[in-house]
Amino acid sequence: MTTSAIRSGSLARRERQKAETRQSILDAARELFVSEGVEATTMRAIAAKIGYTPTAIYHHFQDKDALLLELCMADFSALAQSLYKIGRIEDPVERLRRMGLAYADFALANPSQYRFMFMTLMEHPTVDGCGNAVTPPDEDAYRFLLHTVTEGIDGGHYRPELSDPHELAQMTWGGIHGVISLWLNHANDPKIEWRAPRETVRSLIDVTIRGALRNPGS
Amino acid sequence: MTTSAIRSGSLARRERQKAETRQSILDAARELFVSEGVEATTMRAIAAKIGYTPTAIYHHFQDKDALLLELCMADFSALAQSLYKIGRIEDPVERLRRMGLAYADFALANPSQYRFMFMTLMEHPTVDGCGNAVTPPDEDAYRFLLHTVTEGIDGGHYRPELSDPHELAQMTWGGIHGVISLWLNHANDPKIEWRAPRETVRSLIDVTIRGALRNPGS
DNA sequence: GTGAGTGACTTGACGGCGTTAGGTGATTCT
DNA sequence: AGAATCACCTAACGCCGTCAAGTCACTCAC
Repeated sequence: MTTSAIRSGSLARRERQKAETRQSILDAARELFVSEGVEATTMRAIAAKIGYTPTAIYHHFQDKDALLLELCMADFSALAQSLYKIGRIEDPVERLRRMGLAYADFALANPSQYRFMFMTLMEHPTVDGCGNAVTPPDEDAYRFLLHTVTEGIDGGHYRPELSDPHELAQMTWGGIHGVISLWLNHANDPKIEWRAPRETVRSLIDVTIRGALRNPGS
Repeated sequence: MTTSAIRSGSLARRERQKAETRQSILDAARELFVSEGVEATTMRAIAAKIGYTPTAIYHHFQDKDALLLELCMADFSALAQSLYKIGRIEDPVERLRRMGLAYADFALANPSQYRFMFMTLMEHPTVDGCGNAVTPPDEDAYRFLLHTVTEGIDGGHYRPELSDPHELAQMTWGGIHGVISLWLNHANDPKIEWRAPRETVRSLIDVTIRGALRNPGS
C-alpha cells in the first residue's frame, strides 16, 4: 500500500485512513473480546491496544454496543457462509444433518463469537446511528434451515405430526445450540463428566433425525 | 413480631434479627434480579429497596457474586425438588420424558432464575467466605437425570450405540436447554416466527426418545 | 449501675467503567 | 495565506462494586 495515493485525491486518502483506523478498532475489539470476553473488554482497553484515546472510538462507532454489533454481524455472515457450502447436497435430510454439524463446528471454532451471537440477550430491533433498524443477518441462516426442513416435510420424509417447519427448525437448532452452550458455560464444572460436545451433537442429530423420520432407515 | 422476645435471650434475638435482615436482602435482591436482570441490578438498588446503605450488604455477603450464588443455590434446590417428584414413575423412559417437561416448565416459570443458573458463565469452583469450595447442588439434578438414563440403558430400552449415560444425559439436557435458552434470549426477534417453547420442547422430547429407543413403540 | 466490648450499620472515599462537551492542531480547500 | 474541516485528545460526569474507618445502640461482667 505504499503506492496508495497514485492518483487518488487527498480526500480519498483521508477517507481511506479513517477506514483503516476504523478497521483497526474492529480488529483490536475482536481480539480482546475473544480473549477476555465481552463484558470484561473495556473501551479503554480497546483504545490502548491501538494507541488511541477511548474517546476516539466514539468517532467511529456510536457506542460499545454498536461496535460489538458490527463484529456480530460479520460473524453471522460467516456462519451463513459456512452453511451455504452445505447447500448443494440434494437429500434435504442429509443436508440437515450436515448443516447441524457445520453449525456446531462453527460454534466450537469461534466460541466467544458464538457466545455473543446466541448466548446474550438481544433486544430487537437494534437501531444504528441514523435511527434505522439494524437487522442482523441471522435470518439468512434461519431461513436456510427453514428451507431445508420444509423440503424434507414436503418430500414426505418426516412423520406426519411434524408438519410445522418452524417447530421442526427450532427443535433442531435449539437442540444443537443447547448442547454447545451448556458445554461452553459449564465445561469447567468438575462435578459433571462432560463428553466432547461435537460427539454429543453428532449423536443428538442422529437420534433426532431417526426419531423424526417417517421411515427410519436402520 | 411484637411478642418477639417472649423469653429468648438477648443474644438469640440479635442473631434472629441479623438473620431477618439477611433474608430481606435476599428477598430484595431476588425481586430486582428477576425484574431488572442480574447485570442491571446494583448493590445500591438492593440496599435502597430495604432502606439500608449499600455497604450494609457486605456484612451479610462477601460480594455481589456470593449474594447471587446463594439465590442460585436455592433455585437449584427448587429445581431438584420438582424433578424428584417425578421420581416415582417406574418406567425410566417415561420418567425421562416427564423430567424433561418438568425441567422446561421450571425454566419457563422462572426465566430470570434459569438465565442465571444455566445461561451465565460459571467459574468453578466457587469459594465461600471461609475459603471452602461451594458446589451448587446442580449435581443433584444431573445425577438424577444420569440415574434415569442409566436405568434405561441397563434395561435395554435404548439403541446399543447409545451406551454412554453421560452422553445420553447431556444430549437430552442440552436439547431442552437449547430450545428454552434460545427462546428466552431471542423471542423478541421479529424475524423469526417463534413457536411456543413448551410445545417445541415436547416435540423434541418425543422425537429424541423415539430416535433413541431400540424398539420404537409406534 | 456502670464501664468495656461487641457488632450491625453508616460515612466517605477509591479506582474503574461507559460516555460526553469542548478544545487542538494537522490537513485540505479556496 | 487564510479559512474550514475533522480526527483525535483533555478533562470531566455520573455510574458501578467495594472498603477503611467511624458511630452508636445494645449486651454483659463486675
